[in-house]
Amino acid sequence: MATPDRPGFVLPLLLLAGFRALIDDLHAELARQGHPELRPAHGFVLQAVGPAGTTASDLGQRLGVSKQAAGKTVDRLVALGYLERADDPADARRKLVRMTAKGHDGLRRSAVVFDALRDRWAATLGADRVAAIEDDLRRMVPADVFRLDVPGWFGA
Amino acid sequence: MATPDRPGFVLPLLLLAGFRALIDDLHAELARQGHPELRPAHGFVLQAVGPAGTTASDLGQRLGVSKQAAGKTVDRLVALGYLERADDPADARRKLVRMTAKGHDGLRRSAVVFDALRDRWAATLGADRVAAIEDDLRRMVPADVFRLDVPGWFGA
DNA sequence: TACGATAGTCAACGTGGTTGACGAAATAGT
DNA sequence: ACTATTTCGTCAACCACGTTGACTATCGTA
Repeated sequence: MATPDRPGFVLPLLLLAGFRALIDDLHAELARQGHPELRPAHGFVLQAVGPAGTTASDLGQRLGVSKQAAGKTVDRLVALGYLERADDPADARRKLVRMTAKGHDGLRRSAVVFDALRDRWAATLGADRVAAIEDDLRRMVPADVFRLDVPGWFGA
Repeated sequence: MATPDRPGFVLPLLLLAGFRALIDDLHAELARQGHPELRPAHGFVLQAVGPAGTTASDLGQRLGVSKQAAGKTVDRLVALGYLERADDPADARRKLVRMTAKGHDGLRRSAVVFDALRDRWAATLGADRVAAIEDDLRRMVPADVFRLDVPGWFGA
């Protein structure tokens, strides 16, 4: 039961603050490791591109945004050197999007830093509490976890 | 310890997904209750304005954005009828920003819906788990990310 | 009174979204 | 085999939300 000392609005605020704390720490560390231009949304995009590569339309579908939005994001990541485009020999309409070596490096480092951050939470809260948070959240969130179609929540 | 079956990147993803689930439910319900134009960021702004009203510069400081950004957001909320501007009789430079009746209504309904959503989480997970999540998150987020000591949080 | 700090606004721009339209290429139907 | 439809990428216009820099009007003070 939500009570005056536990009002309902603090839960979403804390979830957002927790997310932002992790993301801010990640990008501070990534900047230190040679990826200062990588922004919060980029990690999601690189993750969605994957090692096999994909196309802009497919990427948009995976991220839950329009193909145009996905295309523009790919443009930015190409300009930053994290992605590259190539023609599909089997279909002249399609342009394959795949990660560059820099893209792979950024993604690999992100995974390492995320693991380290989770370990830090486990060291403070206890491994069981962190796992419990994950399990609880998994029960409460709908299946499409990877959608990020609310602009503005990924911060500066 | 982050392990292959518990990779570090799922924790931020789940925190974001949990936040989004709550916010999406909130706004679906607010739309049903006569506030379809209210967007996620607006709630934070209304809360920061508070029952007493404030100014654009102060609002920007509370929200951690520039006074120009705060001013533009106020413009939108004025256009939607949630806020109004008035001259400060004591200082001709300042323009007071305060909530309209519609603004108060939206804020009051938000508080009610947030409480109901938290109750739903408590019904599924157990009140103790929800409280534990809140307590754990409060330990992990830096104070400057989570500044709730703003006057007027759902006060009216 | 003259000066520095403050409040608000305008302009330009960046990022991340949206729709709508359109040409080129692949695919399906008769 | 030839249309008809669908799909892929892109262009253009626009919106939400943020940034800096510059500028005016006003206030407080040395």
